[in-house]
Amino acid sequence: MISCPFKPRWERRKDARPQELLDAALDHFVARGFAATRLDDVAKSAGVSKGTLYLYFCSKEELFKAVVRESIVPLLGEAEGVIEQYTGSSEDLFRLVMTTWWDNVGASKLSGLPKLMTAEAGNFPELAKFYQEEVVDRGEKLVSTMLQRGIARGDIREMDLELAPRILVSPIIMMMLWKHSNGVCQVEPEKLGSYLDFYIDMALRGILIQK
Amino acid sequence: MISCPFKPRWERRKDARPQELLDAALDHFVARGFAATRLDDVAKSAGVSKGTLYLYFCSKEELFKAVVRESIVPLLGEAEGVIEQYTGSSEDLFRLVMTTWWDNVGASKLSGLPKLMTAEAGNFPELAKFYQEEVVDRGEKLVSTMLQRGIARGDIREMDLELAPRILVSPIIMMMLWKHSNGVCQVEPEKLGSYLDFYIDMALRGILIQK
DNA sequence: TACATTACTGACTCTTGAGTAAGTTAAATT
DNA sequence: AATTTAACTTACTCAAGAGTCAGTAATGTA
Repeated sequence: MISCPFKPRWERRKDARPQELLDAALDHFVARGFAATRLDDVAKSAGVSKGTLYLYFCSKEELFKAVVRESIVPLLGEAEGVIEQYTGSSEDLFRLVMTTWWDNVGASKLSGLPKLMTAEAGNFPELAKFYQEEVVDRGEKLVSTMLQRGIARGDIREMDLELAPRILVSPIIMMMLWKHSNGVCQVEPEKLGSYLDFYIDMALRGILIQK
Repeated sequence: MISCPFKPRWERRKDARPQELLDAALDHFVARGFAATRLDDVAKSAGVSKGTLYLYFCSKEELFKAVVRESIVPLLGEAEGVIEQYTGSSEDLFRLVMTTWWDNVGASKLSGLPKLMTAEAGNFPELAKFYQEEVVDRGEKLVSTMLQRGIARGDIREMDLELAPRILVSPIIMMMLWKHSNGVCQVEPEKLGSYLDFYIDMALRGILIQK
């Protein structure tokens, strides 16, 4: 390998660094967890040295918090809008929401966040609280609203609206966890589609009023 | 504190040590994860020194494997026996298996294992493989056998026996994860019972042939 | 082109914890 | 009681990785 004589050994890119570091950090945290993630590696992935990382984030913990905050906040708003405006049957809405969720979150690297939070909630109570309020509560409310709507229009049976969202959402969350569990419970990529279909079918049997 | 002059500084208890170390190790692994657990602490909890621990377990990984082998694997064996000998309806069997599982695993400190594995699988492929083979595969086979039996006797509908166990088991696993997630998605202890009932009811709607 | 500024590097220290082995002592054996 | 055995401890080595800082080089300014 011959290095280009006009290419500087590094560039000054103060503005771009933080986001690049956050992206790299998400990858590593998701893959290996908080403790096992090496800041040397994160820095390397972002194309800088560890010293540079410390110019932008004052500790490993602060970096971790920043990762969660930045990647989660943009997440939930859309789905809320869809549910509010939908006019079709509950079955179709449920299919739409779950499929969209899987495509946008489950299939992206954001699917690593539940694993990250599950693993580290114990060590970061403050972060756990943040995640609970900004993601979990909002997500449950979303599902619960969808069910409420179905009950009102008569195609979903009456049920406990606190418990139902958790049960319904569990298989999807588990699918995300498995995806990042290095072989444990791995669903082969070509089977993911039928897993999702099977889940939706089973869930609908649980909530729809049968004709 | 005045130490009793006739009490030896330590005792030789070759037979009791391994189990005491396993108990202590389970506590620490579940509370703090594999990587963060210090063998010094485990040994201390068991009332011995770290050197003693290494007399009985040749590495941290082997200690962990032993914990898993001694704690859940026997429970799986029991459940397999119950299913084999059962003669009643699939609904009753399903209720029995899930309730027993919850009482013996979900409500005990063993409920910490799924979280542990989720968190550490990425860093310890050996451990992940071990857990997959000894626990996950066997657990899925167990549920699948139960479904197979129902299909054969005509009270459970035909379905994909690879996918179904995962979907069915997800809400229970998630409940265990939440229990150890320091407030995230916590189910209040007094609601755990109704959560389980609700889950069983919903699952049965998904698998039973409706009359 | 000379100089000033600062983003960035890389080699350093310091702590932590897994694993080891020489030494110590409880208890079995004679 | 004397001796042997092996269960147990203590103090160590070694590796890994978080965090630091003096120095280097890219870029802006005159």
